[in-house]
Amino acid sequence: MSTSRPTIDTVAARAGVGRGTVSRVVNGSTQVSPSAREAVLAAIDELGYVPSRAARSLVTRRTDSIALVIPEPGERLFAEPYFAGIVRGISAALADTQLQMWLSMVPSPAERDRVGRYLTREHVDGVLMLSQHADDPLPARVVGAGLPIVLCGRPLSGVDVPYVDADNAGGARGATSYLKDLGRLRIATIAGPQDMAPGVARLEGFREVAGDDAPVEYGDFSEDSGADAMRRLLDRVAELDAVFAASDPMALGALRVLKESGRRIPDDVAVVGFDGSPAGRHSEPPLTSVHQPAEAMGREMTRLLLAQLAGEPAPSEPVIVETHLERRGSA
Amino acid sequence: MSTSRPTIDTVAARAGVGRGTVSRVVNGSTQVSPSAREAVLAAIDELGYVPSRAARSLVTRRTDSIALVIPEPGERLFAEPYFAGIVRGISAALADTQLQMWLSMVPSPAERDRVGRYLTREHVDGVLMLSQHADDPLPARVVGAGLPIVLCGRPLSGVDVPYVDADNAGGARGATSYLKDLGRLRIATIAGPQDMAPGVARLEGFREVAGDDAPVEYGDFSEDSGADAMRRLLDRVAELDAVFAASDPMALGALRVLKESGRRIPDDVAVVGFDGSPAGRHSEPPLTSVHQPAEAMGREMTRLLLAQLAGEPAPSEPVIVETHLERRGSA
DNA sequence: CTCCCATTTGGGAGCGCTCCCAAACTGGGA
DNA sequence: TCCCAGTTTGGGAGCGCTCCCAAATGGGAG
Repeated sequence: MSTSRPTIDTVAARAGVGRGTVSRVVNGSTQVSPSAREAVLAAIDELGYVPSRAARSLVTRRTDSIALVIPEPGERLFAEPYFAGIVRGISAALADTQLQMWLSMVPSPAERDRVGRYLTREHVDGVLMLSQHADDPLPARVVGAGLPIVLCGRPLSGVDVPYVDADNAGGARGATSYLKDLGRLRIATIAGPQDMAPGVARLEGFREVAGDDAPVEYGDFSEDSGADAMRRLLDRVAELDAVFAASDPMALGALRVLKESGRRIPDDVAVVGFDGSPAGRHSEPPLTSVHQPAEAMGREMTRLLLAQLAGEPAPSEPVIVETHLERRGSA
Repeated sequence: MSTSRPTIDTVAARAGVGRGTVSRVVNGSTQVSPSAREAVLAAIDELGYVPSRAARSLVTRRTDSIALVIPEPGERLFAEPYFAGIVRGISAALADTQLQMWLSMVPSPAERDRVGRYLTREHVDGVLMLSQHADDPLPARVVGAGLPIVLCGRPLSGVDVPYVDADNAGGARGATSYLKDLGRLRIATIAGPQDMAPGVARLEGFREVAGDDAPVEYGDFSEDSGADAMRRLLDRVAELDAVFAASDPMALGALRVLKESGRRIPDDVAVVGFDGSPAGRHSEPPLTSVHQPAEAMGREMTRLLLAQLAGEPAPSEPVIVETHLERRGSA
């Protein structure tokens, strides 16, 4: 019996006070006399008391945990440095709260239901969700369950959900303007999939600067798709001298094809990517790329969620964070 | 009152059975008549009942969750594809259990204590921990708290803790043999730090094949250290025609130095790295590298932990998973 | 010295579940 | 018909905590 972990009553007995006083000390109430507080803290220390999260949750009806949902196989996402940054930002913002973070991966649409079942009040107090596809029913389901949620990236479906996003259009505008300022005359883009918000926004930003009739080919953000798109551009566009790719992997694929075709980079063709991935640092030449302030995005997501948990209404306006161009050798 | 979430009693009343029967159905007991089970399932469905994790934990004394602890800023770790693989492996292995994964980053040694306090029975049932440094007190602390734990990578301190590791020595042997089979006569290695287990094991594997008097220079796994080591090797070793580097970044650094010195790769000097990082895919030439089966490692870690949670004793032998050589252009 | 109000304290009630025991069934054999 | 062993069922007890109310305490004013 003495081997079992101490409960709040054990502590109360040891400190010579009542259960209520221990609870007040543990929860930081000010309504406790200094002497009582001291006795309780000493007893906690001696006994190695750790409050039972389960018992507390049962009565407070809070779980003190939030879910971070990653609706992708994760293969691609994890490799992206901005993902690491987001997680770090979230983690840092949570560090001075009581909240724990659940990591929930949704490796396939079939698994969605399993994860969705966990996204309820009995399990978490709120939800953070990364890059979802257009048809993802999860955000709406979470909202329907009455759970606070914050997304990363603008949801393509019409759901009205608070979100944090990088200024995708602005970043694309900046990259394209930069190419223009370099004196490039024939600028093309390798756009991302148009059923994903960043794909749409980056193309939009590109067009605002390059014009609506600038050459466009589409990829799926992957390296191979970038290479394919680059081949199509080379076939189609004469005197091409600059390419803005909507992702770094696509830019790397493009780089490969351009070099294979004998172009010098950046002399013949300048290339700019999007994301600032580490692979881009080791390409030949290193990739110039639009950088997303990932850690700030993670922090902002958490801030928005914490505000909702504190009872504030869900913000109706998204938080948009600025991007910046990271110049390396390819442009 | 009807707005509050249904409890097990609500379900019992709706189904016309007792509380115990609902509990048996929810927990999959076979001792329930088909008609009762059907009625309960129908009631659960109609009411949208979700069992309270807190109430269940309170009585079972299990939390149905495990912690994944990442004792690093995460910057480097997240970028490594093997990290993504491990997480995916864990996630997949957890998918058909009731267990949830709590992600816990330890961005700095100062944060260790905060995380350590959470690693108790009241919070998690078990712990998975990635690449810890030599002086990391966390594993011992977790063991001391009587919590099951499984590490990824052999612990450097003497603690006797179950772990999963890649076959570092075998991978190094394979890489070195491969270079030998290519007909290379003068094979050197850039070894990792000898106060880290993978550094030691990879050097050991190299020596088993290349011999104890083969040239060795040491780095700290980083790119710059690899470049420096390569310079020292070039100074020291005449007619060098192959290098095995104990990490991909070091291999990339070596590649850079070799190219600067006018060597052709792989014609003059063949280079093999270790880890299969994405940056290695985009070097010139792409890096041949020893690949770790990360997803399998994640699965194995989870399997070992689940076995302990099921009451089996902690395994005294580590699980070692095989590596394989991924051939690209540099060797 | 008494009274009164503010501060501090103790502990009952109850959160929703699982465990377990005893009661209520069932059906086959005597 | 009754009995008995096995199966199925209901619900009391209790997990460890917070909430809250009422009681105890303290100190200043009258």
